[in-house]
Amino acid sequence: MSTPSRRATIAGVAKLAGVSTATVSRVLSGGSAVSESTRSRVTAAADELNYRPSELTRAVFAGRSNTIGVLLADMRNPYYIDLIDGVSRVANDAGALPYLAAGNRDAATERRLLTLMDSHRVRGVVTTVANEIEDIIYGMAMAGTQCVFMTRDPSLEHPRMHSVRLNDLAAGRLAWEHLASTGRRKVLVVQQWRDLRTVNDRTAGLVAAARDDGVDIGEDRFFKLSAVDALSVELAARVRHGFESGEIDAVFSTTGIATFRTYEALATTGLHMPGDVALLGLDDFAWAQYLSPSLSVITQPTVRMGEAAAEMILEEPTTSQRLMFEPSITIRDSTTL
Amino acid sequence: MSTPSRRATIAGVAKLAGVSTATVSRVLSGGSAVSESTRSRVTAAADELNYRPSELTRAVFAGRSNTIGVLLADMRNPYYIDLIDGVSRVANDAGALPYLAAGNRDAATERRLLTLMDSHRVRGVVTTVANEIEDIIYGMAMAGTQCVFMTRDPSLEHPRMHSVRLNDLAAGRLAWEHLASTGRRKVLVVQQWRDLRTVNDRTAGLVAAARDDGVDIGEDRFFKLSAVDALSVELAARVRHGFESGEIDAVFSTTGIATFRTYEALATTGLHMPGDVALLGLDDFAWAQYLSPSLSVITQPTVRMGEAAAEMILEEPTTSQRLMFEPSITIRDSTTL
DNA sequence: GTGAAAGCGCTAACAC
DNA sequence: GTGTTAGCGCTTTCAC
Repeated sequence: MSTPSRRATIAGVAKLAGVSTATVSRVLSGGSAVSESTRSRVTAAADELNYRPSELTRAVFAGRSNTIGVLLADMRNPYYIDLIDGVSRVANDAGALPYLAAGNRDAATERRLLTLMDSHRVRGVVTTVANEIEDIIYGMAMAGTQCVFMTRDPSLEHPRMHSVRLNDLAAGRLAWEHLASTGRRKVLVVQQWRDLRTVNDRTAGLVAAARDDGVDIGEDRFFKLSAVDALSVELAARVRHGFESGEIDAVFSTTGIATFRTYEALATTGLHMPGDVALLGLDDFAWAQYLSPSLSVITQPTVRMGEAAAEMILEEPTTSQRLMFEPSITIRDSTTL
Repeated sequence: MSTPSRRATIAGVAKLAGVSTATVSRVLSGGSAVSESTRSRVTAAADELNYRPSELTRAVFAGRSNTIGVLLADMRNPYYIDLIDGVSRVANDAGALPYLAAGNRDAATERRLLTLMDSHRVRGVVTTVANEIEDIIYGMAMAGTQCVFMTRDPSLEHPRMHSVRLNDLAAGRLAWEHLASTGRRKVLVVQQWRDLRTVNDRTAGLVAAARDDGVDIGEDRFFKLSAVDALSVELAARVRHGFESGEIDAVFSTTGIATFRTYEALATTGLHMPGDVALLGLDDFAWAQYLSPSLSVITQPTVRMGEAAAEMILEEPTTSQRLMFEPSITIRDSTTL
């Protein structure tokens, strides 16, 4: 064992400065009344010992730590990166530190991670998963933790359970309006393998907007991917058949992952985008403009949403907050040419 | 203020179970000798109160928290995502939780974040930045924190300072060998705006391999991007001019960001890839295969490297570790057709 | 097998 | 202004 050279404690600093620990605490934490000479002696001693007050002990005392837990579904999605970028910006500015964890779409893992975060007494959690773990989150809210859902509103009522999310219905409407404006009417909606509130709402928005235009988009126009890493062959076959029978002239993929799979599938069909079939995806990313064809997407202000979630937690609201952001659209070649 | 319903403490559980706090601690932490009847009464009481032991207090006692700090240069790079994916996988499996922070290439911010992590008594840190903050890291290592550099070896010797990194020289060599095998000899090397060890080594590797083939790649063949969000016009002009004068037939971009900027620049020149100029980048990403042309890249096993870094920290080595990973190559259309 | 008591490193009354 | 004292919630000797 290599000399784990002990760390300086407040007692050491106090001793070196010739004062009590209380005085050291006063100098370093609050700006309480301390004489200038004592203050300088204390700071000098602290510097000399390279003293760094333990946030742990402070947190024990405060009853909670200055940290924010972020629970993601997975890490394979640029959307999530922007989200934690937003969260960590705000957190860092407030001297807080975010924890990051991914549940990989397994409820047991998600519970374990949330419990772990709770054990670390996080001030708040922001989560993109919510399906089978709302009871845990409710328990954390009860105990004093601010909880923010990113994908839907909480279904349980609690003054510390909030949401920051996209107007998914509007996203679906926006998708229809754009596709319709380019003359499309026969839209295939590609959905994630799981039943997700976001996906359902985006689909519903498109269906509603279509109905307003007198077009009926039925369930036979929904295609559900079979798994996160589903081969795209089924989807490719579906689109090809739909195109050949004149049943499909556009595809709306409702999530970032679905968009990747769909693009992949369309690439293998040999169909021409947007000539044969138009593709409108969700969530923008840096390379989208250099694809061939470049990809049109519905966009959400993800970084802003992450910031909003973190701000919400740090502000410690005493009533349940609901914040909804509006989608926008970036039109490229996959829908117009 | 909405009733911040107090959290159960060990004392509460002890009271409800009719035992001492010591016994509760025994039941919940160690597997020390406790009678079966007491054990069940304690767990029942803990369940009923929804008791969750504070990792904070435990950490105070242990002198450090079961957490790992990850400091990134920024969050705009898929490379980093894979890295934290790897770290968090290993951390979670060990019941540890990673902190995430980005210094945004500002030394003062990086220091602040590292100090903050140190205040939270992380078991270890893994960092992709190292330039102006090695003194702080050294101080942390002295105090008992395991420190892992991801981009280069530590320049200060300490038994708790380690590295997990790519064989950058080999990456440069690999780049030359591939380009040379496709008949290219006149390579432009695109470098990041800052002087980075990784970039320098990758460049040096290519230069050395070229020399082995009797080709001289001088500094006039290096192009340094002016900033992270540098407009690509200068680079585009450089490449166009180089192509027209017959001075350039390939480009090797030495980082993920540089690759994006370079691709962007080449796209605006109207030059044909790889007919006019071949492009070989660094770090693969999901969409690379759907670009037009699809992008050839030198790849590093980033997730594996993140896992290795976390494992290193959790194993608490008593001597300085150096782990080097070998690059591989994914050949696509931007270099061969 | 179990409890009493000391203590991890810090903060916050309360005195003087 | 500054020191003394009593905790924050847990773990760990050391008795019994």
